[in-house]
Amino acid sequence: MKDLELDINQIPSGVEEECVEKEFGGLPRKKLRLTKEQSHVLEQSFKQYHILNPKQKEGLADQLKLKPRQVEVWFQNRRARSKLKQTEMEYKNLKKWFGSLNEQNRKLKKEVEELRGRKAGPPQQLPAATLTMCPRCQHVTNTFLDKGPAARKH
DNA sequence: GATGTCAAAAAGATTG
DNA sequence: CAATCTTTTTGACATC
Repeated sequence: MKDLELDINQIPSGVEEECVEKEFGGLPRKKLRLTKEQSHVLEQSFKQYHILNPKQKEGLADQLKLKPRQVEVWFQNRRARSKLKQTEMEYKNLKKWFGSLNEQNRKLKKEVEELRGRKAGPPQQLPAATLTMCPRCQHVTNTFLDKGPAARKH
């Protein structure tokens, strides 16, 4: 039950490799698609440096049999798209954070109402919950129960 | 170099 | 199953 592991390249009739370099009249140039290998190498390089110096660019270019310009563009796109995804993630986290803060607020208001109701009744005291959450790591801290010497920071 | 946009190609979803 | 419509991915450029 494990067929189909994504056949590597070459779908119909070898439309891979260098389909560049051939600009006839300079008209119907089709859009090249990088091979698995090429994008893998580029991806690995991107892990190390998001920005290349001319030297590295040149190196990658002829290692991958691409024009330096193509490598340059690839990195530009990669940077932009990577940033976009990161921003989307941050948006989702902030949204989640807001949601939890909102709920905390709801609970606290409910508690206040409850306390107000007892004001004229039996004198009693409840520990008000004081919660804080780090927007980055989503760590929640209760300043009443968790304020021991282990006030670690994150 | 970042950002916005276009368009080709591939991947997915629909329908007959 | 495949022809077709829709969405996503991505190589390339133009602008700033």
